[in-house]
Amino acid sequence: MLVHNADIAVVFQEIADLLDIKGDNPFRIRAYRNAARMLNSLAPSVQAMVNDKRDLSELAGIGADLAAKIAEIATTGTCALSEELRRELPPALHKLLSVPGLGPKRVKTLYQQCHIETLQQLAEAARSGQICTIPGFGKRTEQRILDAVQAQLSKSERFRIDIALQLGEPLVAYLKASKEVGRIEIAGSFRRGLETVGDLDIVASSPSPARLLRAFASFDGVDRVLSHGSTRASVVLHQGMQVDMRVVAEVSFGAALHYFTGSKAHNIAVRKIAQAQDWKLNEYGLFSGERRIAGESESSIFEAIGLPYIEPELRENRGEIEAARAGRLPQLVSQVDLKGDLHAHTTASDGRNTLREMAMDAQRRGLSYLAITDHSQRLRLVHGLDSEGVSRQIDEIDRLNDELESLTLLKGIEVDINEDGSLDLPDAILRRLDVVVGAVHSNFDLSRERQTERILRAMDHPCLALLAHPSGRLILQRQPYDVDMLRIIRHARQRGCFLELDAQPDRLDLTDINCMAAKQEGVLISIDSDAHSTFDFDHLRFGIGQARRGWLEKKDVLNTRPLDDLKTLLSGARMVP
DNA sequence: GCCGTTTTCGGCCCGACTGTTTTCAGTCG
Repeated sequence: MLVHNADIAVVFQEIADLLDIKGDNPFRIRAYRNAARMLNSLAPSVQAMVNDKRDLSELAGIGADLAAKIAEIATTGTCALSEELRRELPPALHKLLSVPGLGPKRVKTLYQQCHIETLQQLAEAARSGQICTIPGFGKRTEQRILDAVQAQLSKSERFRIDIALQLGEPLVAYLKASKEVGRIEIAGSFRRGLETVGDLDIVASSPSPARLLRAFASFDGVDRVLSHGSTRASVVLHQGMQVDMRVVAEVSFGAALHYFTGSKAHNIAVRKIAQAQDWKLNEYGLFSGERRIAGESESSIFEAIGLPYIEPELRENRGEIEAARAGRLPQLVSQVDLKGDLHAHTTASDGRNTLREMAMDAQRRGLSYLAITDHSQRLRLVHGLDSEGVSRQIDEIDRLNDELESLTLLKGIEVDINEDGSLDLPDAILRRLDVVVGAVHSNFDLSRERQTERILRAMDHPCLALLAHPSGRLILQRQPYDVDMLRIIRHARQRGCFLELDAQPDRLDLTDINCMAAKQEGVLISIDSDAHSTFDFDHLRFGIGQARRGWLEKKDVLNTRPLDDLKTLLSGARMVP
């Protein structure tokens, strides 16, 4: 039985929830939650580690006990403690924790006093007015529960990073225009560059916090105000996204920005360092007793605790503190490092702009090369190109290249990988191209073994240079197809070809974890827009964010290379003369 | 349940807001 790291994380998370409701030792609960988080951001399969008899207690936050439980779950799919807790408490009970305003104490009370075990029962009890008769619960809590349960479907909703940007930017612009604000920034998971965000956290400094918060609460896009105090307020926008705003004095801005950027795990780790010096770190600054040592900027805090500045995208407590201590922080890739783009479409297939329009726009943006990679014939729906179509486009590109000044167009194709791993165009035409990008667009539900073999075989094609959007997922819409990504990464290494990080905000494929794994294996990543219009070149920023979360440096990214170096690398990937 | 350059035992991050309370527990980030 195949057990993924995420499956084990789910078991640990459920154990933590149920122990929490039971009122168990909070530090024991934290150990399970930390372990779940660690497993979710670990690329190598722990099941494989178990099979190889590796010592799991090498993993951060895993001791003898949790190592044994991981081995147990990896072998049987469950563990004795989980089963025991499920007998003791209704297994669905922990789902009540997802209702805002309900924590472990209240869930326990609801279960013990009213035998409420499910969201349906909770809704019933709230509707019948039973909840507000319980001590500690009032009319308003009851109403809040009712609203939350009814909105349950949309409640846990997360928003793609591009949507968050669309909603957040106008709000920040509005607040800046209010003249009540000094410094202001969107913090939280948005600033760390996550693929999706649950809410937006805005941090601002202001000489008049009350007026700024009033301006915030009366923003046109606000649907309702959840809370409104003297230093913070929370609202929900019409689109359903929650926005929290925190206002501090100028001297505390850096501390607040760091605090609200998170992640929580990173903050705890940093705070422990402060604590070891007998200092205190909170959102107002770094303090020795009453004396403020730092806080006006993030770098002042890092410097005071003896660390170099850590970029927001690294702040997940995935080794950045240790790397900072050792002076081994990566110099993260940034958008100015990108010299070109190896994946773009035109009106020849499903793009919305012509070849010329795409070329001119890429040139205007300062790229020095752009690979044109329309779809291949199999995708009839989007007018995929056959040999003849590709041939015509090759001639067109030759003519256009004569005209272009600072940009070189590369001849390419996004060729479909057939179910058997063969490519969707004859070798004769593929050999004429500068860059062949292979992609899976069909048969998503093959078994893990067959899907992996299919892709490995495609990578063995002598012309294939780049594997596009390797997991095939669509964020919040479609799960990745089941593949052994580590095998694919290692195969790319052996074969000398490259993997793509597709920068479309609904793909961001590879994930940060797999970027890390690719880097570790020495496989170069190409950060591509997969542009279907000239506007889509903007998406590169999201790809850069994802790459930075994956600790990628300029040297780890294929398309940071100047054109000549790129051509050398691409011809190296090609196994035929 | 984990962890250790004060520790193998005794620690484990910190503050704001809400609601139901009359001084604070629970929740959230």
